[in-house]
Amino acid sequence: MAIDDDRMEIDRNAGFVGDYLLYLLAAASDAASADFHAHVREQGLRVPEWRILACLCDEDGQMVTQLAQLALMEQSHLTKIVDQMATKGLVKRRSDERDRRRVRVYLTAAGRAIGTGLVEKARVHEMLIVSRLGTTDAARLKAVLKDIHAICRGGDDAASQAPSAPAELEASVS
Amino acid sequence: MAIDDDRMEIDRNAGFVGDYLLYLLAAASDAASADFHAHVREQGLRVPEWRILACLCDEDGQMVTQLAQLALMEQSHLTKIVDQMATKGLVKRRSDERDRRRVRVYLTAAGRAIGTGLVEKARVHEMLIVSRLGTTDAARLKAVLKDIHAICRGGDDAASQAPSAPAELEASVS
DNA sequence: GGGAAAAATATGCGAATTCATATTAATCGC
DNA sequence: GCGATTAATATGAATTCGCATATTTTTCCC
Repeated sequence: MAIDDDRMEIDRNAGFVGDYLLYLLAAASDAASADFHAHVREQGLRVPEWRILACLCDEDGQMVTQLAQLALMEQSHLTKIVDQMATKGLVKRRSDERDRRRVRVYLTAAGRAIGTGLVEKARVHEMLIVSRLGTTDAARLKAVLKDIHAICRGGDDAASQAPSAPAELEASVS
Repeated sequence: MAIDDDRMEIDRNAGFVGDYLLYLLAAASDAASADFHAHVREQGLRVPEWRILACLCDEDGQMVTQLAQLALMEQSHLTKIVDQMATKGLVKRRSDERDRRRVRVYLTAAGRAIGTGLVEKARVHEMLIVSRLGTTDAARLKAVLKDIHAICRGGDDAASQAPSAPAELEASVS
């Protein structure tokens, strides 16, 4: 009956996909990141490089494997990106003193400069989204996203790490 | 001071990244999907193929470009995956009668069978996460994720589609 | 303390993904 | 109706990405 046959947008509220949590997460992540990722690329960086810089700005000298986990990519892939970033002069490797299997990745001065600059822009960009979303909704969202991460990523630290949302407001909205 | 130097997990609550919305979205999406995506691959499908099947189960005979948008991938990539799926006998192409530039993708019987089967499993898997999250939190989460999608993905249908959050505070940031 | 098992990273290769562009069809202006 | 512009999809080359595995160092156990 409804003529969705032509160039109309798909009705995202009908059907399975439009209300499927995993899809909504992926779609929201994509949509929310698109703008900033475009900005990152305009700066001559690729998204994985930005992620690595951001993670290193938080804590410099991380191990390759940890860094890969944190930056949401595979270890072997991270190794290769770190190669390129080292070539570009954004980071440098140094093997750990105590355990020489480990390789730690450090920011160079240039890498830190670019990284902190982008982090600042990311903060601004995030604030834009948060304000459009409503600060309370945004805060709740972040808490739930952390819960999902804790729940789904091995139940290891789920109980201890996520005291934020679960207890918070069990009866506010509808 | 804190000895996170060794094999301790990175403290996700310290630093920028651990509370950055875009990161939390990506990390939650990855973590939540990991299980089910592994299941999909065990069934001999890749994730993009599963996404296409799911989208076609919702609405069969979609255009290539629309389908790519919905399935969160590039058009040229979708074209290639549809090629492979057609070879596997999961879908078939047919060019649109009225506009022969358009190519519509239809499920075969086999494709529909596999698709509906996976959708059922996805429903079960989703329910597992939702129950661990709390149904009210999950419902709120879905609403906010839809808002984000509407807000960030061009303001096209943001006003009409998202009556839940956006009206809240229109005058906070610049 | 010495050899087996495990941990951390790197490497090679094949598949996936993207980018630019070609190709085909429809629409618009005149 | 005809050429120019736009839309929809396909194609090819270049890159990225992921899996399996090699390599190096450490730990474990006897």
